[in-house]
Parts: sequence; structure tokens; C-alpha cells
Amino acid sequence: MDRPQAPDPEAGFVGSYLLYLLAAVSERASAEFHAHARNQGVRVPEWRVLACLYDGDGAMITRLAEFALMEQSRLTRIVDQMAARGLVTRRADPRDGRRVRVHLTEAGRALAARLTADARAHEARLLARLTEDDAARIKPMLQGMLAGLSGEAE
Amino acid sequence: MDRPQAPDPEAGFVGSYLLYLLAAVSERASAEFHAHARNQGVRVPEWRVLACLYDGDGAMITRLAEFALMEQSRLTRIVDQMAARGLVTRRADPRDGRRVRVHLTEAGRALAARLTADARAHEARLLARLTEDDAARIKPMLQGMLAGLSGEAE
DNA sequence: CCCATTAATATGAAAATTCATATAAAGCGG
DNA sequence: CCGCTTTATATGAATTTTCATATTAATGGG
Repeated sequence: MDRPQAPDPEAGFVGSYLLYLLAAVSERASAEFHAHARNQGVRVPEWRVLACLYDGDGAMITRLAEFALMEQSRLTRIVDQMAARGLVTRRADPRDGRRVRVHLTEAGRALAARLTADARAHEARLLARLTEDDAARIKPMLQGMLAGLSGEAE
Repeated sequence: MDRPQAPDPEAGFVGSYLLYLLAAVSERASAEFHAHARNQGVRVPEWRVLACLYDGDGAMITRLAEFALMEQSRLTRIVDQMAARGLVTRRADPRDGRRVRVHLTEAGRALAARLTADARAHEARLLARLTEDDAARIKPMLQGMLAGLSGEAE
């Protein structure tokens, strides 16, 4: 097993720079599960779309792009591909003809259900590797940060 | 100011999924500074290379790629571009002819110094928005996670 | 010293991603 | 109802990124 190294947290700037730590932890914590998803034929952006729609079907393109952490034009193309693969369908919003609502198909929902279950299990394994304290605090802390960073302008 | 929304942390899977929270916080916390870097003509991968080299000049391509969170072949091309812009130079390692060591030029070092200072200031502003408790705990927690995820296989 | 293997970097070609902008539907003031 | 502005999505074209693999150098065994 030959995992990537990280910069020394003691020495230098990078090893204790908050934005580096966030990016590195995110990337490395996600690596395993993302590899699992790809093995199931699902790329990362597609997995994000599946997960978001599984939480709330029929989201419009713009909001879906925000939740799935990607640009609108990219999401449009991801949705194209997923539609071509029969995972989602597009429907015009009856109230507002500009909007496109994205819905999971049967197949898409089944795939999302499977991957979401896998993700829960994987998350449990990740949390199990933390100290009890950290495991208890990490999510609320991140949720708090996210709330502070999203929405309200200051 | 119209910031992206985040999924409801109360409802659904995504809003309380650890890997989502990490990715979202990383992305959104970094957005401002990354925009600043781009305004200085420096893209994100380039900024990461500058910061890593500023910490320790003369890194080889492979390790630099690990630290800078990108694939080797991508880093090779980033270094190409940075060399073309006069920010770095490549030098063969005298001990091992396969290795290429990347060094900052004067201009590269000056740019790295400036951006690193900006990054410290920006980080201070980010931390100031957290509760005292969170601000004190976030970095050690992330460093611990990173150590657990890197290096040692289990 | 040679061969086979491993390691470090580079590169071609395909695919993904971005950026600016086009298209089209709503909303609004008059 | 009209024209103007805003909002939502799509798309062309350039750039970036990935993936597999080529190239070159070191290493270890016989």
C-alpha cells in the first residue's frame, strides 16, 4: 500500500495552512470511496448528482449544480450523459419554462440507493478511525463552517 | 453578494455526509483566496506548487505532485508552463538522472512570498469567523486526520 | 557486465472542464 | 401589450486533465 505523503505539519507553511489541510483531507478521505464509485461505473460528479437527487428528486439544474459543487454548464453536460445512460430524465418545469427539473429513473434511484448505502458504511469506517472526541465534533464543526460560508453575505 | 447554498444539514443524506461536508467546506473556504490568486495571474495548481516550493525548494516532480494534490503528469505540464513564465526552473538531480528537481526563480520566489503572506492574512480572517473553540481545534483535528490517511497503511 | 525489473518523468490522444456567450422564458415598469 | 432586464439552461471553442504508455535512468541478481 503506498499512500501519498503529506507535508510535515511542524515545518513550513503548507503543512499547517488551513485551506491546504481542508483540501488534502477532503481529497484523501474521499479517494477510497471515489475509487469504489468509479468501479461501479460512476464518476465523482455523477455520484454527487445521484446523491443530491436521492435526497430530493426533481431539482432544477442551477440548484443541483450548487449542491453538487460544480459549475452549471458542467452539470448540464453531466446530466446529458446521465440521461443518455438512463439514470435521470429532464422535465420542463410547468410553472416556469426556463427551468429544467432533473428526476431519477428507476435505474438511477436503485444505483443511488446502493451507493448511498455504501457511502454510509464507508463513512462509519472513516469515523471509527478518529478519536471519540474528534468523531463527535467533526461534522457539527464542518456544518457550522459551511453555514457561515454559504448563504448570508456579511 | 450571492453565495451558493448548501443542502439542509437536518434533512437528507448529503447535508450530513462527512465527505460532502469536507469537499464543500474546502471548496467554499478556498473560493475567495483562489479568486485572489487568479487575479494575480496564478491558477490554483500553480499556487499550490509555489507554496510547496516556497516551503522547500528543489522538490522532485513526484513528491511535488503529492504535496500539491495532483497527478504527476499534470504537475509535469504545470511545471512546464511555470518554467515558460519564468517562475521555476528544472534541474536534473546529480545523484539520480531520472529525477527532475524544481526550483523557484527570483521572480517565482517573490510571487510565492507575496501570495503566502496574502494566504496567511486570509486564513486569519477565516479563523476569526469561527468560535474560539472551533478555531483552536480545527487545524489539529485536520492534521490528525491527514496523518491517519497518509503514510501508514493499516 | 548484462538482463530484467523498478522508478521517475514525459507525452499522445481522448475526455472533461471552463469561459464566454447564445437562446429562450419570465418579470416588470409604463 | 411592449420593450427592457433578469433568470435559467445550453453550447462552441479553447484549455485542462486524465489515462495509458513511452522513454530514460537506476538497481539488483547472476
